[in-house]
Formats: sequence, structure tokens, C-alpha cells
Amino acid sequence: MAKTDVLTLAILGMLSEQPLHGYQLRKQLGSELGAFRALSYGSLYPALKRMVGSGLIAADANEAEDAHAATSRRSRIAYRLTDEGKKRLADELASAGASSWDDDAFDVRFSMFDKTDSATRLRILEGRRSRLAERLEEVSESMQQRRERNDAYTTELQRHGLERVEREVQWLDQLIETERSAPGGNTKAATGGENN
Amino acid sequence: MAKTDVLTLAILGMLSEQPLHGYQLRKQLGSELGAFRALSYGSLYPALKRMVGSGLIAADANEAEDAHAATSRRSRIAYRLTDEGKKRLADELASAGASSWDDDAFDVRFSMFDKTDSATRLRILEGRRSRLAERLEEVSESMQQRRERNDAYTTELQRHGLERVEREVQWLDQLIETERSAPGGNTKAATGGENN
DNA sequence: AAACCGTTGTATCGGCGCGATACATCGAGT
DNA sequence: ACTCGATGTATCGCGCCGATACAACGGTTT
Repeated sequence: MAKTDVLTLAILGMLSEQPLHGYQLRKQLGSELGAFRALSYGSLYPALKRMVGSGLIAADANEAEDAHAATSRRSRIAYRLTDEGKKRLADELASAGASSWDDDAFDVRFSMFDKTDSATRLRILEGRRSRLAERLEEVSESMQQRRERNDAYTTELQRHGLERVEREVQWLDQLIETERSAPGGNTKAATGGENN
Repeated sequence: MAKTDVLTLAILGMLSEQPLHGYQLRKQLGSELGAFRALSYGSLYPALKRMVGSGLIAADANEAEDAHAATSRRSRIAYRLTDEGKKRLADELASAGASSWDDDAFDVRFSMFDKTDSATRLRILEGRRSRLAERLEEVSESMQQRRERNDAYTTELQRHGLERVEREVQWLDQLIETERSAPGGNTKAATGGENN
């Protein structure tokens, strides 16, 4: 079982909505996710090539929907999911990821929550939460130990880092609670509350 | 003028306190900074090798302070700054970094604030602040544009990301204000206190 | 019409960071 | 004596990033 890295998963998710060119793919990933804020072509194109190689996606080279301009045409390649790609995505969406708990991986996984069932959502949220709790433990412990040795600025930096993680945990707690109290939400409509 | 990358700068800073082995260096960097939380040996040792090559640091291979055990001895290498390394660090500390505004670079630079004068501190804080403000602009703009197209979870992810950056800005504002009202702090002693 | 320029679009290269892995020694506990 | 964890150095493959190059398209300016 080849394991699916974060970028591959993100691309699978994007392409499941509609076929896209590399260029468009990059823009979408950049604007939609926190991760991949500035995904470089040096990562993207090789990744696409890998995915074509492993049969997850296919490259449709420039099919003109308008028949009138047959010649010329600048080179553009639209990528779409293959059946194998769809299967892989479905597997991944059902699996709670095992490693959906890293900073980037969680973001990607979270942005696909509307494609997942409530149970899986909860497992991911809780996994992420406990991962952050661990880090909280580690960091605050090492802060205690070296409290004397550090200067004021380093201490402040650590304190701020800690606070950021704590707030992340609070955010997760909120999401977990919402998910528990409204488990029915399979697709679309869940978090925001009742603004629409 | 060879430019100094983040890792190199962090190592220079660490070694300016005392000579250290690669192993110790890694632990210190991991616990002290937010960046380099889990710096790998695959990055560290090559970096040290590069720095020796460019003359910034020197490697003292295992000088036994106890003379009695002459043979055996496990291999340990203590690294220390050369004069050139000290000069490079001083230059870097005075320069406000030009690129001390990335996430990681800022953390490293901030942890060395007690080695810098107040004017430089302010310039770095303000540089970082305006960098974050830019990002704030971009993200909230792209949120407006794609508000309709995104599902609730993606929207929530973006909202949370935005909030995190906003809080970061508030933190910086606080630091800037403190720095302005108490500019005297040149070295050691700023917020925390004077324990030694 | 010609010149310019920003956006769309594909692609590669060198350098570097990461995770895994290997190997070796030391001190302490059972 | 044996195991186990911490200390310590080192490398390999692979993926990512930043820079860079090339090219065609659409729009505005002159």
C-alpha cells in the first residue's frame, strides 16, 4: 500500500471537484489552504508527474472545446482523476489518515471535511487535539527546566508559542463540541452556526 | 557578501555562548526556539560541515581534559566560533536582517534580541508587523472573493488562520510599544528581570 | 499597427531540509 | 553479565523551494 503524502492528497481533493491545469491548481491550493500558501512549481509539476506515473491522475493535453481554431494553441495540460485516483481519495477520506495530525496534513484533511462522515471528522479532530496536547506538555516542560538560563526575550518567545498552541486546542475543542452536538452533518453545512 | 541563512545564523548565535557538540546544539536549538523544534541531523551535520568549510566555525576534536585515558575515547567534536564567525554574527545582529521577517527567521532573530540594540529591535519588529499586515490583506481579500465557492469547513479554516495572524499582529504591537517606552535596554534585562 | 505589459502556462536546476537508518560508546539499573 | 536509554557522529534518498527560463495570450498605450 503506497502511502499518500500531503501534497498528493491535496491535489486529489482539488481535482475531484473538476479537472484543472497545473497553474490553476497552484492558485486554488494557495488561496484555499493555509498550507501551500506559496506552493512552488518546483514541487507541483514533479508531483503531478509522479502522480501520472503512479496512475492516480491522467493528463489531457489541450482538447479544444471550440473546433474552429484547430492549429496553433499554446500548450496546456488539464489533469483529471483516474478511477484509481478516485479510489485512493475515497480510501484516504475514510481512513482518518493516521498522520493527519501534522500541521500541514491537518489543514489539508480539514478542508475536505465535507467529503467525510462525522465519525471520521471526530477522530481526526481528536487526534489532532491530543497531538497538540503532547506538544504542549513537552514545550512547557522544557520551559520549566531552562527558565533560569534563558534571557527575557527567549522566554517571551516560548510563552507566546505556548499560548498559540493553547488557543489552537481551544479552537479544536469548540469544533469537537459542535461536531458532537450536530453529528448529522454529512455534507455541507456544519460549523458556522446559524448565520444562513 | 555571502548571505547567511536561518540555520547558520541560529548556530552562530548558539555557539557564541559556548562551544557545543552537534548533539547538544540540536537539543538547545530544539528547546529554545519555536523554529527548529525538530531539527534533524540530516540538516545539522551538513550545515556544520558547510560552516567549517566557509571558515565561520572550527572543530575541536575531543581534547581530553583528563590525561589518564589516552586511547579509546569516543569521537566527539566541539564546535566554536572563529573570528570570522564572530564578525559575521556581529554584522548580522546589526543589520536588521532584510529577511528577518519570515516565520522561522523572525523567531531566530527574536531569540537574539538581547544581543542587539534597541533601534534594530524596533526595525525588526516593525518589519515583521508590516509583513504580517500584508499577508492579512491578501488572505482576507481572497476570502472575500471565494466566499461563495467554499464549503463551511474551508471557510472556518480560513477564518481561523486569519484570526491567528491577527493575534500575532497584536502581540507585535505590544512588543513595539514596550520597546518604545523602554528603549534603554541594550543587553540583558528587559521584561523578566535580572537574575545574574 | 506596433510596442508594451501583466497574466496564464509549462518546465527544470541546484541546493538544502527531512526522515530513516546505521553505528558506537557510556552510565545506570537488575 | 545484560539490557536499556542517552549521547554522539554520519550518510542516503527523496521531496520541496526559490530562481529562472521560455512562450503565448489579452489588453492598453502610443
